[in-house]
Amino acid sequence: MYNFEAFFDYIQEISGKLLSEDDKHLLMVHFKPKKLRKRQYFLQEGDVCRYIGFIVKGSARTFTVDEKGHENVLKLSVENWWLADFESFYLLTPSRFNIEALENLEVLQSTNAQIEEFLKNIPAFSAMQNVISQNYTIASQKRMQAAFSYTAEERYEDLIRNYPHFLKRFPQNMIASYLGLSPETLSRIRKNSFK
Amino acid sequence: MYNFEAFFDYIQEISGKLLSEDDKHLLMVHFKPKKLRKRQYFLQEGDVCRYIGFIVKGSARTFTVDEKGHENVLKLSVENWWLADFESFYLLTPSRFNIEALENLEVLQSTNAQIEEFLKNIPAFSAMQNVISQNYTIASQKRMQAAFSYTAEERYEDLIRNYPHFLKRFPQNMIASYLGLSPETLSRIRKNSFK
DNA sequence: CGATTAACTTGATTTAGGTCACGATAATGA
DNA sequence: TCATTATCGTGACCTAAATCAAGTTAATCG
Repeated sequence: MYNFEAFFDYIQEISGKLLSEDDKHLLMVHFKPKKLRKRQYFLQEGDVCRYIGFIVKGSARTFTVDEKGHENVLKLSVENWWLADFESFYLLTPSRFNIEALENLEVLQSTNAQIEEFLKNIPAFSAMQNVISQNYTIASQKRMQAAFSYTAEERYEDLIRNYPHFLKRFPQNMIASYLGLSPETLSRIRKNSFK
Repeated sequence: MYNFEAFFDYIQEISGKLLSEDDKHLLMVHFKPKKLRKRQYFLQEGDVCRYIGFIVKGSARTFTVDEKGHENVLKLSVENWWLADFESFYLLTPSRFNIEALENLEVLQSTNAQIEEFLKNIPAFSAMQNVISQNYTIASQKRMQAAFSYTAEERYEDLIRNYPHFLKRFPQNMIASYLGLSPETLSRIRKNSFK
């Protein structure tokens, strides 16, 4: 029997509401634990993203590959984050993204149809969704602004401020790509910032 | 008496649910019509965004100003879109953004506290919010990807594909800024793409 | 453990797009 | 209506960051 406590705590904390025993039961039945080893894929480009995953342990990156084979990291995800290409997940269209485990990964996953049920039947779950989409909206507003109006160096400083733990946890070339930089440029920025 | 029909139609259509007479009454009481003339501000940097506005007529831009006085357009909004800095609106923190009317603007506006009420009491309204946040999440994902992995030219082509009416409606320098480009660069791209 | 592969650094060179300057149109307003 | 102020186009030049290349350090695995 998988331990759902951390998941329940997360939902209750972020939503500000309690889960009933029935709620918990429903979640336990329909969220399936899934393990991926480092470098395995949660989602591959061209596939429909049928599952949304809640990260219990580990980390992942969401990235695209352009015509020249150049990889582009759009998102780095760690514990207590949700994993999905939302466009593909909501609209059931083939995804343009890849999602790959950067460390051994444990997720709790469920389908679009099930999520609809949770939203209908579990008040804490739909309250959670509202909070998350608020947060997501705010975060993407910020990231957009960073992308367009900050220099490479400012974006790096911004990352240090907002996600200092990323620096320890992810290889530098992933961070570079996440910031929209070449690995060489990030290396040089770090060198200079030691002054 | 202000004509709310277009607003009601919008809510019903996007949510897939009907509004009762009571619902409509509640909305009419708490959404206040507001008119802004071209160049007037809906929100100024440093202020808390106390109102969210639904655009009935006209258009607006959301932008920041950096230390060098350089303006940066993050969003262009037209009829049937919502106007707010969501971070400031939800968290009641001072905004880093400006929202300015690009054409004479008519909005229906309401406060955070009222929106909470609508979400609680009007099923169509909360269904609408879910759809909008899905759409918004998808749009942000796309815009993020465009910002990071497309060239200037690709971003422009993308805009032509997705929002062709923007080109007729907004001055070219606004479009340039929205795409993260200098006006000169956009002018040159347009020149080249005539081949 | 040593061998292979991945991650990082540093230098030289290139390039996309920005900045500056100025003239041409077009829009706006007294 | 003319004057003023935005907007747009084009050329010359500059710069931040990418690319290419090659060596170094660190991680991974049989």
